[in-house]
Amino acid sequence: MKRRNTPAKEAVLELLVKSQKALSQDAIESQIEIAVNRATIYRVLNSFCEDGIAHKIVAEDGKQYFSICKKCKHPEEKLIYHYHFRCLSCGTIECLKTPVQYTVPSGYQVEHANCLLTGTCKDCNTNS
Amino acid sequence: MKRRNTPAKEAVLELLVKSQKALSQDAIESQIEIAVNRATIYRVLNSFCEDGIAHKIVAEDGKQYFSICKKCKHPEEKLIYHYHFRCLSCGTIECLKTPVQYTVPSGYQVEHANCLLTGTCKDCNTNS
DNA sequence: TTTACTAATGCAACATAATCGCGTTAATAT
DNA sequence: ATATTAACGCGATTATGTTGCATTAGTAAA
Ligand SMILES: [Mn+2]
Ligand SMILES: [Mn+2]
Ligand SMILES: [Zn+2]
Ligand SMILES: [Zn+2]
Repeated sequence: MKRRNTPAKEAVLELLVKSQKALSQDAIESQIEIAVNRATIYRVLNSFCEDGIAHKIVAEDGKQYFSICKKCKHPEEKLIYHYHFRCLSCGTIECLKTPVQYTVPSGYQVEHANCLLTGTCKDCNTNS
Repeated sequence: MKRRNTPAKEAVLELLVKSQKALSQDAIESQIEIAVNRATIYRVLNSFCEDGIAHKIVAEDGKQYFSICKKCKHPEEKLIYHYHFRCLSCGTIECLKTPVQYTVPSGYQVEHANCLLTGTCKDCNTNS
């Protein structure tokens, strides 16, 4: 029931906070200080998502990426979805501040949005 | 170089047109009239995407879905991205007419957009 | 119609991502 | 110190998608 603090959780969280971008399981496993099993990393990340500490992004490569939730929630507990950006050059996946806006046909109810833009980021455009 | 007409292509295309929604490889394989190998289905679908006959959507389940391109292109050859909707109840993935609109920070260049909304569709909401 | 060229196919192997069962370990509260 | 059970590592498993290669068959030219 109640969550326990573990070295694995601390290390994953620290990495997510430090890197300031969305990370995949294998990126975490290779960058993390301590040795953490693959299954454990997934379990930790999913628990973060359940607890609203992180959110999951699915990219066109079919992989899951996880990013720290900073200002994901509006003051009134209302979730604000934002665009994500994947750079084809450096591979970085980052959260944009751009809010996701849409209208759906009447009768439709939206519960979640996963919006990913792909292209080249600022850094990669200026350094070329 | 030049494409050839084959039974597999015709059958897959017919299915995509008829179903009026985005289909995954396994859905196609189980619904198609003739027997077509899995690898062939993927090759056919990818060739359709290359030729602008279909487009690919990656859903949160990490799977690829393919849908016929109807009005995907603007008169001036400019691609218009639209939202897609995945119903959690019936599983249907459909193309919405809602255009994808966004602004990115200066220096960023967008080449592609994959935007998926998840929730419950009209049919599933009224029938419950 | 026959022939030549090669796109397209089936099949098996491969690669990768993610999950799951299970026995063990260790965080937390009593 | 002890009990409880969340969390863990490990291996197996599932699923998705791609690739190499020998064979088949669509297309156009002879
Ligand atoms: Mn984000
Ligand atoms: Mn579409
Ligand atoms: Zn970049
Ligand atoms: Zn539905």
